[in-house]
Amino acid sequence: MSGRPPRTGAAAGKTRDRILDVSLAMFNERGEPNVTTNHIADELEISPGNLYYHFRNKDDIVEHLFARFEAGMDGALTTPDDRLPTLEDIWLQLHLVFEAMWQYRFIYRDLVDLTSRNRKLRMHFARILKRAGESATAVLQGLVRAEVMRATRPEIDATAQNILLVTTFWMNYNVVRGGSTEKCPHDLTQGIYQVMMLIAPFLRNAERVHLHTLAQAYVRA
Amino acid sequence: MSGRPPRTGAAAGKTRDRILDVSLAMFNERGEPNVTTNHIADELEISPGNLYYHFRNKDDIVEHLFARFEAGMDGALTTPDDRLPTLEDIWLQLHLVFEAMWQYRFIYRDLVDLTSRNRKLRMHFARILKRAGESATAVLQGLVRAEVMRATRPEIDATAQNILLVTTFWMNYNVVRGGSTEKCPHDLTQGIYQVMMLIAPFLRNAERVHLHTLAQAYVRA
DNA sequence: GTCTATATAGGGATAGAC
DNA sequence: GTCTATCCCTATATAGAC
Repeated sequence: MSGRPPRTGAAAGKTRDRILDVSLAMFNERGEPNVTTNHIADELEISPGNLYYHFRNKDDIVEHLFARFEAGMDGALTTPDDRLPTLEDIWLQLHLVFEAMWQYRFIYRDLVDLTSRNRKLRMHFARILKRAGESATAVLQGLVRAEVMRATRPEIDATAQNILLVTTFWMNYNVVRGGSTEKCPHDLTQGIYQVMMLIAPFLRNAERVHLHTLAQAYVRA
Repeated sequence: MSGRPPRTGAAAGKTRDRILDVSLAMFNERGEPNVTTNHIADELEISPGNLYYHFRNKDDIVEHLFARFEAGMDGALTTPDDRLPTLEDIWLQLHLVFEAMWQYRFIYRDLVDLTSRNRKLRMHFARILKRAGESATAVLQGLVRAEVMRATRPEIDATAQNILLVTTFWMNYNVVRGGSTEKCPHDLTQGIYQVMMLIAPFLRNAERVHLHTLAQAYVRA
């Protein structure tokens, strides 16, 4: 009847999931380096010992959260079908990607330190970047094939890289430039806008106008 | 005759400077969060107590290094004269900026955490970003005035933002994508290339070809 | 200016009772 | 599954002798 795992006690899986959820919230809010296992236990009103019953160590928690994130990102990066992409498709996909990143934004906040300290995270993040790069390149090539834009191969490659870079670090940039810390979907929307502006100059005139009109509706910079 | 401060002993200022130099080297190599005051003292073969004679705390060291960095960056951001910029001017200025950043790359490695924890750093970094933004916008407008490129005001604004973002986070991006960790001037050159590629699509045909030719000579992606 | 010694605090992690 | 108690270690920072 219940959705709980069968082989375990009454509240089995419950505490474990609560630890992950609360850890995620606290990591996102204060930054992973500034949240200790004791903080997490305090917030959950459980003992530190209990926390260590469910997870070997702090990195274990981080890795499980990362796995969740990776799954979400894989979903967001999946190109649904084989028809040529439109600008609206790209806008939507970027929205999915930014949303996935936002949910696990602690990963991006301290990305270099996190991936430097933990080999597993490093490998998995590299894998995500690789997939994202392939996706970006494919989309740009699709736009060229659809004759929506014109670009040479080197231009596509450089632009794909810049799309990854701007996407990966938009949230950090927004913080250090003094953007609001709150979710404020506007901040993400502006990130999407910045990415679209990487593509805009390659568009044919009609589509470029179309995009700028689209953009003005969504963004007030 | 000597450049030493007059009121102090023989080696005055010497240890202090050595602390700054060694701290910088260690921060750059391992990341500031992973270098303790004890590590620094060990490396210098002085006592921790001695270190704390020269600096109130670790943040004090970081702030002094940041001040050095800010001075260097101010220099790199200074536009020499009032004539309209050429593509070569931009290439050169980007080189100066990237070099200044590279020397103090620890700041960029953990930028969000650093600026979140320390109000002073946050304010000063915001100031640098502001100056850089003004410089980028001015240069783009200069290119338009020189009729080297064509762009609307919104295009210039978005591109200026993307220039800041790519410049600020290029080194981080290069690390997480698995780029070499060594100085390897090639890595910085590729960052400069990525920034130039933000401008390229706005250039008129002749200049765009010129830039791509220029770029091919410098970069092997 | 430099050292030794030490205070203080906190984080990560475990043992063993319940 | 959970708690209490605790250990170990490391980091920052200070006091006081030299």
